[in-house]
Amino acid sequence: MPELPEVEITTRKLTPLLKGKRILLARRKGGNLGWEKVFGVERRGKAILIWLASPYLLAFHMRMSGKLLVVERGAGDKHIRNRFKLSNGKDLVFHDVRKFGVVWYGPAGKVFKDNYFKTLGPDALAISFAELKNILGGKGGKIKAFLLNQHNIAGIGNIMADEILWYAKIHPETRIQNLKDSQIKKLWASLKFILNRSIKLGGSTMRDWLHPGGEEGGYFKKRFVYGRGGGKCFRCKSKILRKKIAGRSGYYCAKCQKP
DNA sequence: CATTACCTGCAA
DNA sequence: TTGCAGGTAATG
Repeated sequence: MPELPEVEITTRKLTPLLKGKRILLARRKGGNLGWEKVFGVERRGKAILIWLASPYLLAFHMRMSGKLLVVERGAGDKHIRNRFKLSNGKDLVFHDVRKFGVVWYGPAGKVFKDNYFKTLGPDALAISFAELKNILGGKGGKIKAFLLNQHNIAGIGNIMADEILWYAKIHPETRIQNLKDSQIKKLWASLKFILNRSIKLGGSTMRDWLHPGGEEGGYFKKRFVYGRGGGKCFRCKSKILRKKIAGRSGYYCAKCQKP
């Protein structure tokens, strides 16, 4: 679930909820590591970093079904994998139905040795047109697969990839080497527009993702193409198609998005 | 390159 | 009962 917008929203909303407060770190098999002050919260790709008494780090990756919530002491259901007491009487919980999520804890240098961080490409929100063009250069394969690969650009997931490509009028199976300069320019502009639009609307709550305070995101109701197979394209009224591309469900308009 | 595995819940 | 879900690493 969480892609860049959802992780960005979690980070922004978690910052005032955690910064300056203390958090109780407990060992999985019992015994406390003690209370640590939170210095800040940061997003890196789709991971959330909670900076503790330097240089220690508590980090999370939501994968498909994870979310971080700040709840009343002891509140929650059986899908809570980790619970951290906060000095204001609340709990920070990592809720993860499908258990694919990743939790890291340790000195920052050690956490960042994980392959996920080592191979992460430049952030999608920060990438410049020149940088995007440069990374695309010399690559083969389908553009959607490129966008989903976190080693190329960090942050884009299956929903955002389809939304970006629809907005840029690029077919998801377009070979990278066939992209014209004008298309790369559109792709770059779309990438910024779609990600920022999703952040503004509070991210995508497709099934169960929520803001740390429990609010739903508003993007999914206002999406352009993802999950709208069989429906009409908002631009040209043609049918939205669904096809497995790069191993994932892909949605696109065959008329607006020519290969 | 494509496919599988990880895991649970829900809708068709 | 089957298929599918926001992701990624591992495997052919």
